[in-house]
Amino acid sequence: MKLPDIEIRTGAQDVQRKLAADILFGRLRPGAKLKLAEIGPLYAIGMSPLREALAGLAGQGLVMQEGQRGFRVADVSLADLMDVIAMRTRLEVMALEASIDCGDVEWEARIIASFHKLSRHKRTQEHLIDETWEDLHRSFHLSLIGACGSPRLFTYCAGLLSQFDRYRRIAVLARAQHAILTPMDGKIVDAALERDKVTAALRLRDHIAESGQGVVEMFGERMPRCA
Amino acid sequence: MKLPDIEIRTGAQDVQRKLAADILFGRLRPGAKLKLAEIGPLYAIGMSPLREALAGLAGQGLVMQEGQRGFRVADVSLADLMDVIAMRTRLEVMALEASIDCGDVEWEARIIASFHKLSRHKRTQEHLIDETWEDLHRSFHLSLIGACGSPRLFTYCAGLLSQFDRYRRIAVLARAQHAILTPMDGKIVDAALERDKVTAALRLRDHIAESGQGVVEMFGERMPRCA
DNA sequence: TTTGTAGAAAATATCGATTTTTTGCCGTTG
DNA sequence: CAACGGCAAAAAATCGATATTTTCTACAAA
Repeated sequence: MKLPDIEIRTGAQDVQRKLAADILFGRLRPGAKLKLAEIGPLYAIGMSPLREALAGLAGQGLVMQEGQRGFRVADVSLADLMDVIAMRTRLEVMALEASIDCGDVEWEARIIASFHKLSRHKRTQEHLIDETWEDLHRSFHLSLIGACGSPRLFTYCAGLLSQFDRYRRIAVLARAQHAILTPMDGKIVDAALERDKVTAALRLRDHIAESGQGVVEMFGERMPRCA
Repeated sequence: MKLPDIEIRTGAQDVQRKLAADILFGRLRPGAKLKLAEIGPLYAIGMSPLREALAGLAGQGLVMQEGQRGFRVADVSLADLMDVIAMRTRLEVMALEASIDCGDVEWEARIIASFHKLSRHKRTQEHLIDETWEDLHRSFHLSLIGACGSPRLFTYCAGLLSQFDRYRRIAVLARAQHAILTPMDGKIVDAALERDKVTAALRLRDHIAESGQGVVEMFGERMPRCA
């Protein structure tokens, strides 16, 4: 009898996840130097697995590695943010259209389920960032494109969403003020479930443009400065 | 006075490049186990930097890491190949169109230059894979999309091209027979330089479809088996 | 024959220490 | 005063050894 088969990870992989989360949630400042001797003890791990984790993140573009000068958190810039928004629009719309073409009832069910959970969640105003909401919101967006048929397209979209959300969180933390959310998600759901490709694409495009504009403005006003 | 500023790399980064090349050129069999104790001495490097290199490649998707079971060369499959071709078509055409919109004279010059070098190169029939031609061919394709305006789109295209070329080389090595090349590149250049977006897109699409079809057929016939 | 298990062997993952390189500082020089 | 070295401190990168986990094999039991 085989045991539950819980995914076994290595220490380096654990740390890699934690570091990725810390970067994506703005807990590590963009451009910050990642001194091995400092953060090693912080994450309770030795040099070798720590470097391994950082190399992995470098491969994903979340950290930069410079010659013999160690690692830094990936930089942010207005130009890069606009690139993220532009590519996210192109690819996420493409993936939504493909999903509307190919999606089955499972796809529909997952959209409805994740949208329901997102709708029912009460955002706490206590912290600037509500991690549960972040998860639900991400899951919802990914559910929309979950039937696009291309693993790569899905992965690209997931990565772009991560990066966009990183910018949003950084902007929110920098201004110490909640983002204005445009809850037009429901309209996208309706169009998607009705298989109205044109309308759904239009609404998703608008949604990304609108939220993108909000982050661009917040980001432009004040350059990020977070712990 | 500053010195030439030759990019300084770390040992792990060097090995990472070599490993990437060995994977992309089919010198490492897809799915092959990468035993640390074996390949460490092979690349003349210790455990820690070797693991670091492998973790970086895992981040890029060139190797897979399984729990506590080490690293393997990324697998290949017909489904994955088709995904590569589909996404390559979508994104490379998109990038070409954007380049035609935004490209300046520098862009034109680089296309002409790289196409010239590619045209003049005599393929050696000695080895199945002519590494110089591979480089020139890649440079040419990248030059076409070099003015697309989006660093990410360019990076995605470059990665997809790498993966497609990997499949082509693996198929060629498996059949021990040169690929049939469709030299329609010149027609794409003409259309691009004339800023004829529709024609250029059409021709690029055809070119990718045609070469893709060739690799699919070769790949389908015989599953890869290379050193 | 299949199943299960214990132990040995092999391979992976991690730690601690050493080596190498960069960085910061300070006096010197043109 | 700026530029240039050279020293010392700090940080990065690597090595070698150890600890941990998996894999393999043999053998016993159902």
